[in-house]
Amino acid sequence: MAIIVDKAQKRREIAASCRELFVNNSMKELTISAIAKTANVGKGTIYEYFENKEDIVVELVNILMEEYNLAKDAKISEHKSTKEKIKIFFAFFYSKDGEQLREIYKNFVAISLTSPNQKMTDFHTKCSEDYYLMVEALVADGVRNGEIAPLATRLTRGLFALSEGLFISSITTNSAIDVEQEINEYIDAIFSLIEVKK
Amino acid sequence: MAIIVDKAQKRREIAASCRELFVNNSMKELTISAIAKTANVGKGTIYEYFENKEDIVVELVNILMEEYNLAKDAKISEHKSTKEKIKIFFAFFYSKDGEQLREIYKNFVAISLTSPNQKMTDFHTKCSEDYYLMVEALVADGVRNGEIAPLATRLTRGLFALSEGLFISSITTNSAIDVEQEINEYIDAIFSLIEVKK
Amino acid sequence: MAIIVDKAQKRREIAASCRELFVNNSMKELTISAIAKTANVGKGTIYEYFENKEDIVVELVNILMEEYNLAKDAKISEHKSTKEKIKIFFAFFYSKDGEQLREIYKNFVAISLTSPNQKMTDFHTKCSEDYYLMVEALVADGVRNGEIAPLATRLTRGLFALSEGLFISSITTNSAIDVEQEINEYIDAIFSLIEVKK
Amino acid sequence: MAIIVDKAQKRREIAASCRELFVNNSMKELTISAIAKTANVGKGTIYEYFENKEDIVVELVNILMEEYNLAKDAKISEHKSTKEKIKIFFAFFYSKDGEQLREIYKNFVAISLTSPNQKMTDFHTKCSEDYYLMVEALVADGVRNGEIAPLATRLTRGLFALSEGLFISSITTNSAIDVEQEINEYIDAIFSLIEVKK
DNA sequence: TATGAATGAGCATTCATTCAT
DNA sequence: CATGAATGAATGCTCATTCAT
Repeated sequence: MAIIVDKAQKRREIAASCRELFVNNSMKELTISAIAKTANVGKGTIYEYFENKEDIVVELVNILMEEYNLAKDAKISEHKSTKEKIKIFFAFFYSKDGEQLREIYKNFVAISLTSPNQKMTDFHTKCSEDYYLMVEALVADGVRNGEIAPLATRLTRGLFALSEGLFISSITTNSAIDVEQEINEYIDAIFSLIEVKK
Repeated sequence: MAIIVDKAQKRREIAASCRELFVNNSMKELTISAIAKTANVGKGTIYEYFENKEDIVVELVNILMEEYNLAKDAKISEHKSTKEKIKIFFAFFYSKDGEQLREIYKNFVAISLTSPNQKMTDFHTKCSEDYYLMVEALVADGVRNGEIAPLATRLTRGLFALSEGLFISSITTNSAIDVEQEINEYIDAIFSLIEVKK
Repeated sequence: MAIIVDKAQKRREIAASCRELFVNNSMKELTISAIAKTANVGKGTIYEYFENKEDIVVELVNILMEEYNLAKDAKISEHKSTKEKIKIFFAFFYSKDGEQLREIYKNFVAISLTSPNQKMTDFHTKCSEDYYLMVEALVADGVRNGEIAPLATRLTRGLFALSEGLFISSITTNSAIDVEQEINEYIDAIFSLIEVKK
Repeated sequence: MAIIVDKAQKRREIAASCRELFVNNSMKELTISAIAKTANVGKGTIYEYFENKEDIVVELVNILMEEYNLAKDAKISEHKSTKEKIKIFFAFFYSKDGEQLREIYKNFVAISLTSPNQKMTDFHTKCSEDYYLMVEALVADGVRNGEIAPLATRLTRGLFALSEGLFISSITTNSAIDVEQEINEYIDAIFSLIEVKK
């Protein structure tokens, strides 16, 4: 009998081995040949585990996001106040720990805009929703703890979109905005409005 | 001098004649051949007036943005309250009048992410800044009129980024968000905080 | 010995299980993977029983031809006159019963023209000869019975080639010839010349 | 102003320059690179004049057929009797003069069977019809001249199909049939039946 | 005997760009 | 100024076949 490999596992391995490659290069600089070489497999093998070049990014985003979330959650749990937690939630993306994910995410958005396909869009939607739920939970906690006014829940979606907008801005323009600081200031401003004064 | 004016004029004409083409197709689907044919000029002529395909988008964004701003400003001036003005400022993009600009902007961001070049980034930066100044002026007016609290100025940048974020979200995910409504709700929420109660 | 029988048997089984697949698809559309899946064996197993993709067609033509000949002979034996028998001999190919064989034969000829190899050519020759002998026998019977003039034997080869020609024509051109009718008419014409008037 | 080339003329030239190449190689042995090199043009240029590899064969069949018909008609006009003319009509294909056309026609049929597309089928139909009309005219002449019986017209189509059938047979089997002789014998046999005895 | 994971040669086609006229 | 004929680099992807288990 032939060997039966864990498809999902190998898929993950191949993607992981190309991590640096994808983080440092734009999609169109990367050839399948280079990818296969980096992953130490044949070109054909790539297509046994991925539908196409774009599909590798999906796996890679998964991997990086998982790592990122672990690091982010760890950092968040170091803090007590909702305000701090929210600040970290958004600003962590711009820290050293968010670097690789940020680069990949850039490719990710580019693909979504250039060759929108169902699978990609669905995956993107899923990521967004998961992410949104996390902010929502943070805000809800803050309200429950009496730290912030109930009205804040109505600002959650905006906070979330804002984060994406700042990211896009930061990579498409050369305005020297310090995104991290920008976020902090914005949250301070918002909190000065929604914070329950004790 | 006359020749230079003609150059600019012809550049504008060529871009304008391809408006539908660019609005309805992704950059990837458009060939120089098709563009030249639509513009009724030779392929070589395109290169007399544009550096490359991307450059045509720059001209086109200019044209569409000019039109868009005229329409938007007209609409804004129909309203009195700062809140309404701001609402229109952001929501107008999702109206019928913003449709073409929206489509082009998508290509625009895609190019910025895929093949970032100085000219493009500079142009993008310029657009963003102009746009930001407009919101800022609206907010400043509101503060001056005593409609909104001074603190609001600290929320301007966020409002602005939020708009871009919602746009990117709306085109990369399939969540059925009604961006226009989302914006209105967010502004209502913010205003309930910053509005000066009379 | 037993093993050899098994080999032949399994070869037959694999080919037979792919009957629909080969009948409904052109050689070019069929992958070994798809074939193996349909046959419910591993890809490697295919190569245990067949030299290559083309070889499967050989087995399949064998199977279909066997069936076809049984049906054809049954039909022929329903008739008495040589003329009728010959008509059926050629026209039966275009009946419902000849459908699958016709489709496969198309692939068969295509392979013979595209990648002529000895085995294929030999097999094709064998098929043709067997077939030719059948017409010859029919004609000889007719002569012996005094139904047709001895000269008719000189037309046998032509009748035979004609049939192949009509088939090729019918599949490579879009002339709406009704091959069956064409054959019948031709045989009628020939018979009006060679038939022994009683 | 740029040069305007005669597209049809250049198309013809490119195809003509690859004549040997296509005659001596099967479609799948030929790469576009090799074709372009032989034609002394760039690979891209091929696609300015041809839709695809198969399309070159169409042009080539046209060229070879034109030449062939000229030679054939010349040969036919050397003879007086209808019988001789018809013999030449069919047998000439197997003479030295028909050699190249025969080789190309093999590719042609192969393409028609392997990747049937409208353009190819239409072209094939057109060729067949033209050819059929020629035989028909020969037969009609013979009848008009009182050389052959009117009934012969009912054998025309058969004669025609027979020719194609013999060709296919001759290239797909290794039976040592001398097609030329076969045709001559068949026509002799037929004529002994339809010839008007004087 | 059976398998299916791994492979990599091989190729048509596209299209931005150039430049002779 | 304008053009469009010519170009060829560049690349994703397929799939028959092999062979370790």
